[in-house]
Amino acid sequence: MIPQKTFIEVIADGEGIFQPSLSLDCVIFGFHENELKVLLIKLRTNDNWALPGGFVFKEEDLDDAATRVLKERTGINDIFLQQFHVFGSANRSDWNIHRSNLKKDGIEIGPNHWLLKRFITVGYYALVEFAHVIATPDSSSEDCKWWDINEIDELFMDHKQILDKALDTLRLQLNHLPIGYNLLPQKFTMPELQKLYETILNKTLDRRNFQRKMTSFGILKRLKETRKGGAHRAPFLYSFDMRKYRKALKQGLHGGW
Amino acid sequence: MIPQKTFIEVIADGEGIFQPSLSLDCVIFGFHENELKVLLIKLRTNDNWALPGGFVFKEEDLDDAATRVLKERTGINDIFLQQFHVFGSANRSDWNIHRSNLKKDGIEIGPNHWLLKRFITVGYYALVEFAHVIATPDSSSEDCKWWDINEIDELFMDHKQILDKALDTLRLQLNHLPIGYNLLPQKFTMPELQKLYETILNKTLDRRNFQRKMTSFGILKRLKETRKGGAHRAPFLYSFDMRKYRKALKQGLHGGW
DNA sequence: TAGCATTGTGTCATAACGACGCATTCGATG
DNA sequence: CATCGAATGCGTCGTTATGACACAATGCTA
Repeated sequence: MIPQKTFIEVIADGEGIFQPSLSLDCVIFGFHENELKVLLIKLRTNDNWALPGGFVFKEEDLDDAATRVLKERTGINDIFLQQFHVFGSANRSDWNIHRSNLKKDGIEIGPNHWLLKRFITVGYYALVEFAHVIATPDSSSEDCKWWDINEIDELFMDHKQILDKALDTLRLQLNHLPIGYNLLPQKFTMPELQKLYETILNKTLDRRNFQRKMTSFGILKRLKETRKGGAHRAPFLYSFDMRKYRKALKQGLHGGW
Repeated sequence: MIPQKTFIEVIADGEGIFQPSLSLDCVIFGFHENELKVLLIKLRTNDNWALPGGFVFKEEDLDDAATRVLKERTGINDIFLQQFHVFGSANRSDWNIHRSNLKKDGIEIGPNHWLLKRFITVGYYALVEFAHVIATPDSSSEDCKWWDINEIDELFMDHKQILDKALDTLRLQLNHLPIGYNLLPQKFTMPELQKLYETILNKTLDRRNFQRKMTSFGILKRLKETRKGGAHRAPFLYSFDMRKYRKALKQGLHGGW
């Protein structure tokens, strides 16, 4: 865990090192036990959980900043990360709550402090392999863990709206991107892939039609192994055919569920 | 034309009235004589043409700022306007060119001037009815006019990239949104609508299949009038059925061309 | 070893799609 | 005013994609 001193330093020096009034928030999706999960952090200064976010260094590309935040929270380097929306309401940031909470924490900031200014935030969403993530709180938070997408009611500030927008975007992109690759382990079964789609789309799909369509994309390789131990007939394992997968990424999948 | 004094004032006072280091740029699409057009402005301080843009007032919603810029440039109030991407490279803004050009214009700014700082810009695209637009230059520009989408090679800073990204987005959205409504006059013919789609997609479509698909959406009303004077058989006029149109907007059109 | 739940594979009717034919209608032409 | 060219309205046909469902195969369990 990063020592709290860093947190105080950031609070003090932020104005000099970050792009002013600009933040980014990451909606990090994972898939585990047939449930879609989101990685959230628990701020020390607020009761609600929040999306992991950060600020942009003065000389840093926006996308690089998002990659950095993700790396810091998950330990993962090379992941699917995509900007999806900017949230720019004039009244979206209410850091005054923060201010009083910071005070409890022993940190005092003036009324003109950079953190209290109005912030625009850029939303990114990421798709990561659940098992590879090492959830790591940042210097401002006391916890960092996965939440089931359906168990999230209220979040810090407008983060719930940001999450919802990310989900909408994900659903739209599902028809254009072969999304499974980033969320599933290297080897997976067709039922697992289907569950992923069903969870994201929030509807049930016909098992046989799903398989037909999925294989028709030609981006899957059926392995010779099966997943034993499932108390029933052992399903085949699949993996993505990276060559065809990348090709499909460019052209779009043209799906309709 | 707004007097240049305002321009000088904005340059001088910008830091106090705008969100820092944040701008927005609008890609305003129109359709005229079977060509897709974009509204561009000619900056006084630069040789290249640019996208109309602006800054965000400290108390102003980001979307409101975009609406305001659009209103100022086109005179149109109620239009289709959508945020599509944030451009946040650290080196994207090179206002130093600006600085020397401003100098020629008799305006001197110091090295720490707010305009010279790094800017993040939010891209919006708008669909407007060509004939309704009254192209109006802003205080920093000497001209404002429509350009054919295919005649644009180089633009100010990274504006060409922004334009290209807007076009990509428009093509993607074409399958989800009944886009014609915003770009065509209230009454239009099927060949006109088809030309619009062909122009945006940059490919030819089969006349009969286009008609079949378009009508199958059920968002068009065929009027009893025809467009005479076209040197050939007079095509029927159509208009959008707003009730069904709005319904379709929510559900998506599920098209594939 | 029988039973059960789940997976693998196939069928069938219907809808959507792409390519194309033909008759109709407008202005232009003489 | 009859004829022609060009564009439009409307329809056909074969192929493919889709949605709903049947049946056999497999692996654990009792």
